[in-house]
Amino acid sequence: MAERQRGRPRSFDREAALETATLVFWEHGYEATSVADLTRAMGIAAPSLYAAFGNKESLFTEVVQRYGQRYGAFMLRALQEEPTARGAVSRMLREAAREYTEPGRPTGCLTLIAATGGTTASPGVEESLRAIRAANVAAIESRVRADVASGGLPPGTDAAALARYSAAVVQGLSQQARDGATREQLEGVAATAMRAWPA
Amino acid sequence: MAERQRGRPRSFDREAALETATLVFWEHGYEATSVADLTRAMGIAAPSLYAAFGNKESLFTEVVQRYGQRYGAFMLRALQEEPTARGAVSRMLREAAREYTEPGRPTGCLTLIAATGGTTASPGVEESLRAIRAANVAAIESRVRADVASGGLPPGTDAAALARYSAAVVQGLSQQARDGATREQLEGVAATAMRAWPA
DNA sequence: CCCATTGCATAGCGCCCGATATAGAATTCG
DNA sequence: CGAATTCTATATCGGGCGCTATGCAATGGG
Repeated sequence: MAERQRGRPRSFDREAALETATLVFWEHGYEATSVADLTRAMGIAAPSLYAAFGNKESLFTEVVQRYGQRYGAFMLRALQEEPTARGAVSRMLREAAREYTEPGRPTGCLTLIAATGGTTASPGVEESLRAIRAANVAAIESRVRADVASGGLPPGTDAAALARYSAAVVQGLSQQARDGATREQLEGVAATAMRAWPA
Repeated sequence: MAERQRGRPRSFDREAALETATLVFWEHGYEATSVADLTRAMGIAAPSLYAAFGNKESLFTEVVQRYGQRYGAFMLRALQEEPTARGAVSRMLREAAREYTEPGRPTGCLTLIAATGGTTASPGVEESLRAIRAANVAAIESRVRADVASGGLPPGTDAAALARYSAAVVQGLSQQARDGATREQLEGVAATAMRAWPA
């Protein structure tokens, strides 16, 4: 891993380039972002990009993975750290309102923005994003189910519906942010959404 | 309008071709749909498409307008026909769950599917879709505001937040449908969402 | 100091994109 | 009928796409 490399050293910061690529994909989506857009923003030529990241799709895959750790982690963190499912989802929605309108970066959520239709262009891209979204729904449902089992939520609670509802609200927050909603407006949506939660 | 035309008559049904184009755009989005995809599905050659519809963007504009009258009208209809704002939004969400999973056509909502990022490719396309979404939010808010004024909803009700919340849920329903949720699952989301509504 | 190794820069590959020029086919008018 | 008009079919156009072949620059090993 830390082996000294023999040839000419890379003249750009791979991590910084990855961050730049993240912002471009986040802003314009996968299809609408061309390799020329990427190389221009990253300040490198095409062969450097291909040498460092493989191709456009594998670069995007790496971007998405990194995005999940950097920008999307607030959701799982809220689900893990809060003592109750209700508190976890409430925090998740509140933080989504903040994250999706954070100044200095694109609005909304990359995993919701970046793909449009279905099976048209890149089969793997849309499928991997869908898998991430499905995992998020499952994580919420698991958290809700745990609280139902422990008595923190009423026994008749439909965990699947509550989880899917919560995920839908997050996705709606992203779309609203994309359409120009302010942080305060999204916080209002998040607060409203929590009124649907069982007592 | 009904004037006899002089030359060779068109050999395809313009309305049917428009419907076919709607389904293709609905399935794959604007960017990911190529003119070749359209001509193949519509069963006509490229010059016929350009003669009948102008270009790809103007065809899409016509598709979106027609979609709003055919497939998206249920929202405004619910807002106009139901006696209370709560009933209107409840019906809107219930019908969205049904519409977005209707067999035999693409899932979700065209105006939410068809555009990805922002200002990249076609400036007018994304902007016109955003305008439609904004109009929908405004229509909901107007309906809520009317009920607050008439006493059908509590005086302190935040009409803007409630409207934006409702729109966000609709958008979440579309995304969930796109991700493969069943009609029953979406109806569960819609029912859950209505619990946030004021008594 | 020479060479192997690796990255960078220029230039360009084949391909598909949206859009069209041209010529022929089908209709109405006189 | 011929002439004018309108649509269709074939065959492209220029351009941007993702990607790469080639040659030069910069480093480490001997």
